[in-house]
Amino acid sequence: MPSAIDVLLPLPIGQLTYLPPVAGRQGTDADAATPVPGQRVVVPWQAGARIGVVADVRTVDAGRGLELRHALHTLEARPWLTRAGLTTIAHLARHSGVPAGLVLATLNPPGLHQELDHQVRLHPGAEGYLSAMGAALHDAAASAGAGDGWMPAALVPAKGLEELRKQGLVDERALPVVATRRVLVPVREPDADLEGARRLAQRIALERLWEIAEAPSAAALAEEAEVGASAVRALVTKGYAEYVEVAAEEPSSPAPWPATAALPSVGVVAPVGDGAVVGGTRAGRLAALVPRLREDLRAGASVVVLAPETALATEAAAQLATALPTSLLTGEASDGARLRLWRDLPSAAPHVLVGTYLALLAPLEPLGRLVVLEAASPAYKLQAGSRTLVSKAARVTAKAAGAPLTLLDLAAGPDLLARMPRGSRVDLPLPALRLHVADLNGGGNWPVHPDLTRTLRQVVDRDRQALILAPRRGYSGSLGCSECGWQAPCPNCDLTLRYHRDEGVLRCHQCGHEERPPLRCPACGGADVGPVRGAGTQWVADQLRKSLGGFPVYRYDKDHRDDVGALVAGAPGVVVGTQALLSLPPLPELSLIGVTHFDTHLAAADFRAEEEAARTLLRLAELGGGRRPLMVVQTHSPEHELLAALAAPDPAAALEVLIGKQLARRKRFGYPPFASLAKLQFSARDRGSALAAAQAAADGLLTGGARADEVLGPASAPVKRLKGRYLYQLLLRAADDVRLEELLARTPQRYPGAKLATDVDPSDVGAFLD
DNA sequence: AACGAGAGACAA
DNA sequence: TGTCTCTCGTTC
Repeated sequence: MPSAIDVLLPLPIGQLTYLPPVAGRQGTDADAATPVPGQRVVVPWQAGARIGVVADVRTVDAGRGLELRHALHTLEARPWLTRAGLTTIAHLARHSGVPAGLVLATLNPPGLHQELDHQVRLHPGAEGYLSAMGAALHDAAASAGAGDGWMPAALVPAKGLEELRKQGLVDERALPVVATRRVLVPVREPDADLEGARRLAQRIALERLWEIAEAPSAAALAEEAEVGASAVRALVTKGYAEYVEVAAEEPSSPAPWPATAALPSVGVVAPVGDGAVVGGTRAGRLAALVPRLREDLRAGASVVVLAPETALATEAAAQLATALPTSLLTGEASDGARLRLWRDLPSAAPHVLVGTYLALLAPLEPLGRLVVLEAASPAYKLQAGSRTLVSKAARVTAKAAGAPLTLLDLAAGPDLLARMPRGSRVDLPLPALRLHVADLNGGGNWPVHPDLTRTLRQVVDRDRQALILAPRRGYSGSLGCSECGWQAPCPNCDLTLRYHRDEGVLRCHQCGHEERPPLRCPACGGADVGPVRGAGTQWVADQLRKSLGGFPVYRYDKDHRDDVGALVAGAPGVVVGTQALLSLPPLPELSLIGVTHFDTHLAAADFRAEEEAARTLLRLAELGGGRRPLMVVQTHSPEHELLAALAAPDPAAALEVLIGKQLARRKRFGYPPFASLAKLQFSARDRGSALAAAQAAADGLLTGGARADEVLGPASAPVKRLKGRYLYQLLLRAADDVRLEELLARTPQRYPGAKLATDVDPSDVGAFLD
């Protein structure tokens, strides 16, 4: 029984089976021992080669062994992913109904997309068996000139390589291209030819070069030795020095920001086993974690701390670095830096790795703890690829690694309450909000209510800072006609175009389509075409610039990020932005927070909308640092129970009552955490195919054993058409994850003319359904 | 994701 | 009849 390896490639396919590498076929004495799970291997793939990860090592029967191809070689002796990492990938693939390779590609560990230098040669002794293609290759190799027969694989036609591989007549090697840099190195000692005053400069330069061993360039050496550039050039011409290519060291990953503020003392410590720290402030929760992490490190284990986004990871790393050895892994680091960090992790002394989802598979063993910051943050839901819910995936990884899981969050939300065992929760006091509700009913002064204007005037008078949250970027939600009600539609999507007045364009925020605003209404010819619907950041900022005199007004959203460094340093000003504001560091002089349209947050198309809205306000309040800024919330529903709870003297207690009610509703309607949901989204260029696919899937599931209440739909998606494709969806609602996996496993993946995208734990389910 | 095979669309 | 585009299925 030949042994074989199952390999995961970062592609949307399942694992593929290869035979282990054969010794001697790479023209090197590379280690030919059977690879171990987690190790990186290079495998033949289509006409080339790719880097993958060994998922499993097993035996196959002899017949199968004859059909399989050999992997080319392993890349390093140590595993690139841990057992816990491999288990996580396999679990997520099963649980999400997507191929394991897609999970790997989405979690994107470094080192799987390195460029390969793929070379081939005829296997020594194969000449006697050559077909026409082999003979052509033989001739090509001879004319390519390299004496050892190796030639770039790109010179061989794809068909030919395939044929030669089948016949076993070709040797291959494909190693990552090593980044090099050109340096000037000394070759000969100064000799009699460099004697004399005229050669003094050359002699000085050469002696200096011997001292420093290498110089990055001729100009750099000239400067270093304080001689002219021509003297250095002469050394090269005369053969005293020459340029050589040397391997360039990968850049090291960026150090976390230098932390200025020490963590506050909060007098509590995070639980030893699975548990949570809620309430207080971001820094306060981290402070409660530090003593626990210190113990984990002392016991010889490392810790992974996950953050929902880069800015929070960076901030947390900077704060933790004041107390513990800390490294940082986010998408901001270059490929080279991530590669070096990953390579160094297995041999690093116990430390804390802070990162975004990119850190989930980090090869740290033993893993002493997995920490999830802002555990209920919607940013943990990845929107592309395997659409993994990272906070949930962290549970899988922690379990697989045998490490306790610690959740940190600003309040105990429904999921945390339902999952964390009683007694494992540490509560920090939630500071009371200074909340003022500005009633938008009765109109007037849109989009900035007089109450907000008045308090902003005080900010200006006292040279303080204010922060205004608007529900969208751009100028307005739409451009429309006041006479007939027409609104500019997107030609590709079932949406209106957003109006960006400063660029003079209408733009679709989904597909990117742009057009010029019409001068007259295309429907009725009316001349009164202007901004309609919700005010965006541009509108609010324009309004404030008019009403606040010369007071600095900044904008901060995905389109337009003003440099707010001055505000972070404490200078007076107002910043208007979207949710992007939440990734700012605390502003030291923040005395006012405005929310222009709270109703938009409450009306989000998801059953978690209220919880999210509360979370947004609490996170905004945290941007005040130690201060308690006044919060002015503009809304059409000033009596909303959420606002009352947040304004209560003990907001934590009041919120817990609301969350308790939420949980009861979720239980009654069969929503998470009392059920597991998946959204099956069908898209097609024509409406009929999309609907037919959704209907076929629903029928298939129902006849295949799904209960009627487990399959909801088909229904048109909330946005009926996106990027030129019609969307229909099914919602699967199963009793638990295991049942959901069963249903997903029975769902056909192919439909004529339509594509299926599976989204487990979707984040936009809509309001409660019956 | 990336590739090749096959099906239709259009010009000559 | 060629060639260009699009859809579909496979990748070990």
